[in-house]
Amino acid sequence: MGIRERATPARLRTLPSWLVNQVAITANRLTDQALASVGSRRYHFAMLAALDEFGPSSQADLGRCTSIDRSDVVAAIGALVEQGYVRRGPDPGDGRRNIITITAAGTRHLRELGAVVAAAQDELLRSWSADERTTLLDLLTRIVDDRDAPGAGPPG
Amino acid sequence: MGIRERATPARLRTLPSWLVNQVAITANRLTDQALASVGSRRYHFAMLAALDEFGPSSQADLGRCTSIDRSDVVAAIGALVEQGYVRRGPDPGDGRRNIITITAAGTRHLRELGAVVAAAQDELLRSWSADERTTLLDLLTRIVDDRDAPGAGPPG
DNA sequence: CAAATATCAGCCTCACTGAGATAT
DNA sequence: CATATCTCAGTGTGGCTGATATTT
Repeated sequence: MGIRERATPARLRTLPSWLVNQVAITANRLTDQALASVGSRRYHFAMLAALDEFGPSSQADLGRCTSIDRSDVVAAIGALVEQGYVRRGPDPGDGRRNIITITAAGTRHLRELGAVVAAAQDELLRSWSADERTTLLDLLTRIVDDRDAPGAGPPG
Repeated sequence: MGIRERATPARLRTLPSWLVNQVAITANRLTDQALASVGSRRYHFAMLAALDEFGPSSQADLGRCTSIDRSDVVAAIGALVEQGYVRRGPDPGDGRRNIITITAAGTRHLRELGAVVAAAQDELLRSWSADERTTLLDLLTRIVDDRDAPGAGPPG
């Protein structure tokens, strides 16, 4: 009946893990749509961003710095190679490694991705002040940094 | 080489959607493990929490208030019925609806789930003060509330 | 030998879509 | 008729596991 819309149960509404997951769902939907509109994906954006910032890298390093699984790095780099956004070559100094290098087309593409992703952030945080955004980023960053900080393991 | 560990690219590190997603991954992992240790899942917890707070409900209402898809509600309720944590019966006043009711066993189970989920939150936010947790909850709640607020649609 | 890399094949769950049957 | 509910079948992808071959 016309009881408006039923609210979220308090047990969920006040649960950090539930809240952050709901926000992540919304944020991912926005960024996925934005990236899809220019034919890309989150993993691809992460790879290109890392290569642009750090220069040529092994796939293992790319996976570590983006928290993307080795197996998913293989697939993402494979797609980016096919699209001409990165090159994959052997590491002359270490036969186990591939060296991945971003191409000029890749750099251009990254700029495009950066723009649409930024627009998605603005949609997520519309009506937020710069200060508020900074506060949010700081808090989230702290959790992320805590993740692999000393004392992270279960205290036996 | 011993260059410690490579940092996260700045383009990701400062991106709200990336940060919130990383936090959600960690949070979900913690709560999923906690719930799995007592034979449950996030969707099941959400259903039981809603039924406990709001009383007998239709599946459609359960889906709406927990943001769980109608199709996933069917599966979750089906599992909970089999486990004896809820009952499913017809709505005498509306032949389209099922009325889902939590059982005594379900209420007991929910208490157990609440405890392990709370422990997972503490692990996620270990070393956070009550004030800091409140600030985080407030900010996240604001985004969640904004989601289906007036003006949410694309400003054509 | 142990450890690291790249690759492949596959799994599971979550979030979601589409369609159908039934009832209002 | 349009709308709402429940159900089923199926999709896609993200995150992850395990195994293998190769190299250090």
